[in-house]
Amino acid sequence: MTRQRRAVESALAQAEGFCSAQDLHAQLRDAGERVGLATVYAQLRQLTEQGRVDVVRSDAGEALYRQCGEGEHHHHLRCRQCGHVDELHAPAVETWAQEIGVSSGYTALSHSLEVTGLCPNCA
Amino acid sequence: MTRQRRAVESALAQAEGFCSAQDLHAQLRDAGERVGLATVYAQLRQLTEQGRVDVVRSDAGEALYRQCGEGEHHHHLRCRQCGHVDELHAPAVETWAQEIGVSSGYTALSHSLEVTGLCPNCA
DNA sequence: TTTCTAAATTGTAACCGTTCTCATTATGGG
DNA sequence: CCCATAATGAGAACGGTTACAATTTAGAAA
Ligand SMILES: [Mn+2]
Ligand SMILES: [Mn+2]
Ligand SMILES: [Zn+2]
Ligand SMILES: [Zn+2]
Repeated sequence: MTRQRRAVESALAQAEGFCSAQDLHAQLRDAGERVGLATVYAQLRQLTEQGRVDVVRSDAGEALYRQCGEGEHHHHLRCRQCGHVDELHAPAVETWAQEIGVSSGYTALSHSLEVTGLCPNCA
Repeated sequence: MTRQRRAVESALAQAEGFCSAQDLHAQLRDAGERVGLATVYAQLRQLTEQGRVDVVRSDAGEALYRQCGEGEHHHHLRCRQCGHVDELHAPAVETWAQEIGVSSGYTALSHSLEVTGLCPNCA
């Protein structure tokens, strides 16, 4: 448990929606914390492996990270304009995805689902 | 309608699953067609704008393209091992995604959904 | 057919996010 | 404290993508 690790976790904690590794790095720099970009990436990889953060790919292909409430599986409702994210739970979709895969003979199933739109503020 | 345009479309047509821009470029080169990589990207951008191809992001962040049967909206069941892709139609998910967005005050809704697993051949 | 112009093509360089390298630094158990 | 071990981080390398400008081409007009 290093100073840098704490710094990255705290930066993630106070971030509103999803943000990129470089966003976090800049945020830390602005806050006076000196943390290497490589370290930010390393911490994010670890946190991701531990299931402590969600990762999504932006349309531009950039990885975006967000501290994740629970370790449990869920999906996102994201505003294309401001990046605001709500978490969704969708039991019906979970079972649908599972069944459709099984019925095609697939195993080791998983799935990803994201709903996007314009939030009330941005509409 | 140039020779290169025809070549890219034909390469896409005879590709089985999704493939990257660089895959297509290599495939064309092997087939004796001389087409610049920049042109392949340009054609794929156009085809995407026209809705003639699907684009998905690999976990590595690479863009993968596939000629799309219909212009209609659909989703994918993809094998993580061999890349094989089946197209899915899921009316129940469509309405669910729409309703969940509306109920949070969102507009201009869209969504993406992909189911992944190991296909019978790869299991 | 020949001419002409706007559009397409393409090699190359730049771009950008990410990963790698490895010398340096820090951690924490004994 | 000491030291083995792990983390850090500046910079280079990497890989996919895009920008650019020079060249070529398509296709319409003469
Ligand atoms: Mn989440
Ligand atoms: Mn498709
Ligand atoms: Zn918004
Ligand atoms: Zn397979």
